[in-house]
Amino acid sequence: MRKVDPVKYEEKRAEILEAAGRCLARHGFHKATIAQICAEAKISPGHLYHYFETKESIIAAIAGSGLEYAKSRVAQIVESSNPIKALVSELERLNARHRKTGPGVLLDVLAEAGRDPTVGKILEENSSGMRELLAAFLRKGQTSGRIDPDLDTDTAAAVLLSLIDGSKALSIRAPRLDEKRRSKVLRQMITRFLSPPGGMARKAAPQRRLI
Amino acid sequence: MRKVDPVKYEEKRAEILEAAGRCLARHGFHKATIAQICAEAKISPGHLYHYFETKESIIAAIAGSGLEYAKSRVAQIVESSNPIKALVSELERLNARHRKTGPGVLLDVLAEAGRDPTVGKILEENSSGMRELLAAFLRKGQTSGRIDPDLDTDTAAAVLLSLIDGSKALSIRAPRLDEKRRSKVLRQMITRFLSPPGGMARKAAPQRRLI
Amino acid sequence: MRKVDPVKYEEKRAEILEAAGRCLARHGFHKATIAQICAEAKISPGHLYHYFETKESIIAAIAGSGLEYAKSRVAQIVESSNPIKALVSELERLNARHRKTGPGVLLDVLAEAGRDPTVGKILEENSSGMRELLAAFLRKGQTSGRIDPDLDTDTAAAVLLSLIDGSKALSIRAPRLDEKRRSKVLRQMITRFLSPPGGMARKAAPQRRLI
Amino acid sequence: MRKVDPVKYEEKRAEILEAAGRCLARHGFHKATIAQICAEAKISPGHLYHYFETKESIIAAIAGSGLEYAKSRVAQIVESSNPIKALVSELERLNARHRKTGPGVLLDVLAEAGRDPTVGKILEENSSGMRELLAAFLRKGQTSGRIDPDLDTDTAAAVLLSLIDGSKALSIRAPRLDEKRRSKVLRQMITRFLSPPGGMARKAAPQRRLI
DNA sequence: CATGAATGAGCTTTCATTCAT
DNA sequence: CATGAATGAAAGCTCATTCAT
Repeated sequence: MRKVDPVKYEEKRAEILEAAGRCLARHGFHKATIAQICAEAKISPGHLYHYFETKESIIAAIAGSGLEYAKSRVAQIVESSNPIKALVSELERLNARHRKTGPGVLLDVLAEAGRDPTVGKILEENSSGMRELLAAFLRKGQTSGRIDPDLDTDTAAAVLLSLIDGSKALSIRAPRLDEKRRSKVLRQMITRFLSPPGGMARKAAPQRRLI
Repeated sequence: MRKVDPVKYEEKRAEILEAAGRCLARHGFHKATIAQICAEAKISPGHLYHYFETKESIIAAIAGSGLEYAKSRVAQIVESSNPIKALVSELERLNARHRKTGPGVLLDVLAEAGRDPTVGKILEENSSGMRELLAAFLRKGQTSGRIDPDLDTDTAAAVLLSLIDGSKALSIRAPRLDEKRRSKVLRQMITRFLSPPGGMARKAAPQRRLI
Repeated sequence: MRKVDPVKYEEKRAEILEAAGRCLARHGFHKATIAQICAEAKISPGHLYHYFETKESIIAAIAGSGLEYAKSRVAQIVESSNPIKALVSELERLNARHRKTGPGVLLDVLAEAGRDPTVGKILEENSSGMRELLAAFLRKGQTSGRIDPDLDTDTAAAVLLSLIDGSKALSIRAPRLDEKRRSKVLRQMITRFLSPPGGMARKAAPQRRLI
Repeated sequence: MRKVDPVKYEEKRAEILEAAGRCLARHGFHKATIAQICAEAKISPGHLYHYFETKESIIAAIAGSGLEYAKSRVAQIVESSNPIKALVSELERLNARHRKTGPGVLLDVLAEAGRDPTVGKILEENSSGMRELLAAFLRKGQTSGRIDPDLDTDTAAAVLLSLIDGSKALSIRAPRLDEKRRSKVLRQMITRFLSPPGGMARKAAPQRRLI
């Protein structure tokens, strides 16, 4: 009986998780079957249960990794030179991927989180992390004067976050919406939302105010 | 020779649909069972299939009626004296209900629509109806000068719609978010989004700035 | 509450039975449903049970009436001027109908009779009636010298009967068998079987042999 | 890395098929249930579906294997030293088994084949194989002078085949028919059918003719 | 490590039958 | 007479999970 190599173990687990992610995204959390996941991961069901205790734990793991990835994207966005622009183009990218490879799991995670406390907790923790990221960005923006100093940053972060979910929903609600117009309006909304009153965000007559 | 009474039939169908709605909301579309629906509706499984051909058709019907209801709410909102305020308090009400009776089916409908073309079509048609409602409101607002005349009303309507979905998501992501602050920020965002540049929308000391 | 008119009652029952016969023939005894029979007979299930106690009783009734019809055909055949020819053309007609309207219920009755004692009894009684008919014909033929006097008429009648079933089976086993050749061989077999030794039955050069 | 052992798989499949055959024979194709088959085969329903996709495929497999067995019997018969005698005693044996273990599935296969095209095809192919076997035997007999050279061998083979089905039917129609008399008459019929005109087949006064 | 045979509870759906009207 | 709403047992089938190898 060999000892488990923890590195290899984690690698295999990640590999299975990826396959599971494709299945869960394709069929939905509760219509995807263990057999499908096994086929996609090219392993046997017995082997699968070496890495995951139950189907629920796979769902939880997918939820976790998916959200973690989203958080890392948000982290990148807020650290970019033009976060608003970066956010909008991230949403564009999301929408493009939706068209190509299907809707992904975010909506399923949200729906699941409303019922399964395990997933709910994962979502909440992840969301609070994301909100913290966004709030920090907003606070920094307030300091530098580019963001309305009167804005309730913590809450605004939450609302910004919900915008991402809403955007995901929108690509399902209106798959044929014109991408450019959507991006433009989105940018307008976010800009106006965050800009200081009479601030630079407004395209027309902004600069004067800064003087 | 009694013939089918279509009124009674529809009444019973609606009754079952309501029970099914509760079940589907409680357990999710694919974890809710026919047996649970029957128990909730207090009918036998055999009888259920007098009114619905398959479980999928029940899901589709729930999706349809749920979305129809949402549309009627939006219709009411845009016809109210202060639509923005009405929208925000509708979102508050939604959030309150979420806390009391669970998350409802909207997120499930969105997730399902991404995979089941039947539900997808229902959602798309409903959404375009809602967008039309909102777009008409925005156009009217532009005429009366209360809404930014440069706004792309059709797209803005879509984005506004996605805000509702995002709001639903937010009550799952951050269930303990302070309701008042949330409403306030939401109102800010929508107001700033829609107001004409330099417009009256800014609550705190706006006009002075323009001088 | 009107009294039942026994004539009308029997008429309706016969009408339903006919519809049931079409259904049972189309789908098989145990795949045909009461609902299908009701649709075919254009009555409600409640009403159907006014005329038949159970589905089994419908099957039994169909078996009975089908066999009764077959017996009447055999009666006609043995009374005809040339029974062998009549039998062969009856088998031709059976085969033609099989091609047009499907296999009918005979094989189902046989299969059912092997298991359901009720149907078994119906079949046995009917069969013994048919055998009696055929045996009487054979005996008469023996008296007139046209049938081998050494033949065991009772048993030969049974074998003749089984030929009809076999013929039905053959139209399923080999649906594209040449009809003329089949009839010819069948006629040969029956003729040779029944003819007195060295008898007139042989078509080609028979009499000469006797010299 | 153990791979599927195809031998074991086929063995198990055959074992299940045998159990299924007993069930289907006992209850009929459409009254036998999966649960009964599982009980008879001592496996779980889930496991059954490792080996068969649907109940229909089990029926088709039973039809196929049953017919294949029948064909092998016919092959043996035509290769025996006295095929007519062998055929008659095979029919005797069939009848004896019918009395002991029930009617078997032949009639069900015939009835099913008239409706289910899958089974229909299986039956047709098997039947044409059997007819070929019988036709070859008849042709050989014609060469050796023991069978009427004027006989249409292909068609006669078909009719001979239908005799087997008819015989099966007869054991249901007249279960108490005297076995010896039946065999005797059957032998008479077949012999007279096949013998050359004025041939040796006739028990009484045949030899003279040969001179 | 890895397999896939095996389980069995539970799923959706069907259908013969009953009953209030 | 006639309806069809209503029942509920049972059907075929699925699938998460276990276990001997």
